[in-house]
Amino acid sequence: MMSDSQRREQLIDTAIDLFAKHGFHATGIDRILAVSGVSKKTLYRHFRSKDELILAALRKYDGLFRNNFMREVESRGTTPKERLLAVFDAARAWFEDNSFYGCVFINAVGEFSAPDTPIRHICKEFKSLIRGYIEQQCRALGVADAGALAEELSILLEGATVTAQVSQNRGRAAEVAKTAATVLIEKAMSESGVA
Amino acid sequence: MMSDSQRREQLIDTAIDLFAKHGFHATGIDRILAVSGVSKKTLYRHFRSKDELILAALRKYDGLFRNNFMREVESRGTTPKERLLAVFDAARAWFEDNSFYGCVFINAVGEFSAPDTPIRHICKEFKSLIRGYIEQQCRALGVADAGALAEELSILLEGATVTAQVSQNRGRAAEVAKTAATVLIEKAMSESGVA
DNA sequence: AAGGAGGGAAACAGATCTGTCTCCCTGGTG
DNA sequence: CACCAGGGAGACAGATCTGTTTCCCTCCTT
Repeated sequence: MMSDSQRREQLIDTAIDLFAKHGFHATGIDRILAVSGVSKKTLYRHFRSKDELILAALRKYDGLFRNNFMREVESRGTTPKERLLAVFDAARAWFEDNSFYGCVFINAVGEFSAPDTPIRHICKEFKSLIRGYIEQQCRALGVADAGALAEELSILLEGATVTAQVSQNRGRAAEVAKTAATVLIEKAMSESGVA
Repeated sequence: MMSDSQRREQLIDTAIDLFAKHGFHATGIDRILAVSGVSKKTLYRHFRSKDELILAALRKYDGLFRNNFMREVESRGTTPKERLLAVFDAARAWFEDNSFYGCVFINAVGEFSAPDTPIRHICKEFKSLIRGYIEQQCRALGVADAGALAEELSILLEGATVTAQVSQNRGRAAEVAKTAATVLIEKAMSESGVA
């Protein structure tokens, strides 16, 4: 038997999957219900509206993705420099997964253009937290302006994500971004007198 | 009085504007008609379906944008290196325009996930043509691997575009990407023995 | 075993979407 | 001036969307 909270999670998991695959407006409530096997009544007991389900799905995905991404990065490298480069190896693994349909937050911003809405806020925060994680590694690296390097590497990561999604040559996008990242990291290190 | 072809252009212009602003699925035919002042009958005389209007709009925008972008770049710099950096100045001007709602092709890919469709093909081609233009400047620069540098710079441009859209700190995204581009360009030049 | 709470299936309401068709008016032509 | 082609306005059909409500079955408790 399924408990109420299990049904809730099932809804959210199904929703984020379909939203990522087909988009937000194109994914109807009925489809989420059919795939998740949850009834409409239960959905509207847990969420006031489709928008609230979208919010809950983005929030859960935010936590899961960042957690998993950081674990992937840290399992692939131990020193700060290794980890900064491992960001792009982890990205590559993400891009090459069958369930990759681009960054769901970027896609969300494309569909919900009104600024200062909760959805936009979550997307912005997600990007900000990823950048914060990269900045943390940059600080550990000991470069003079960790914030600036982190911004550059974040932009490379975003660019690789979009390029992987659009061009369909996914491994290549990650590879190129990693090469560029190497140059930027080493430049910052040599300028800061870091080994 | 409006001629038939003028009405067609009016439709396409209105459509791409609304699609960019609100997304594709969220923009109804009726809204495009109300804003453009064209009748439904005329729309369906020119286009078999909404999808065909989307295609026509993306195609026209593709041509207009690239043409305008190249003109902007070339008016801001004369040497190849200046022009490669001017790419990010032109991008900044684009980001800071009021009608900037992210790259409409990136947004389109987010809403139309099925691969090998005409819409996806146009998006892919747009990105490929932009990269081709950058590669052309890289070749003029005389670096050894113009293709590789162009790929790196394209990814920076994509990343800046997405970051400008999501973070809302638009000038900054272009600035950071330009800084990173400078490093990558100079590294490629010094490695190739170019002045 | 009886009763009651709760969730699934699905009908339903009302809005909105795409695409077609009809009616009417206007503007150009003989 | 008479006529007619063509486009605008919008009714209409049929599908689909969100969100509510009803009905019934199942399972848990006493």
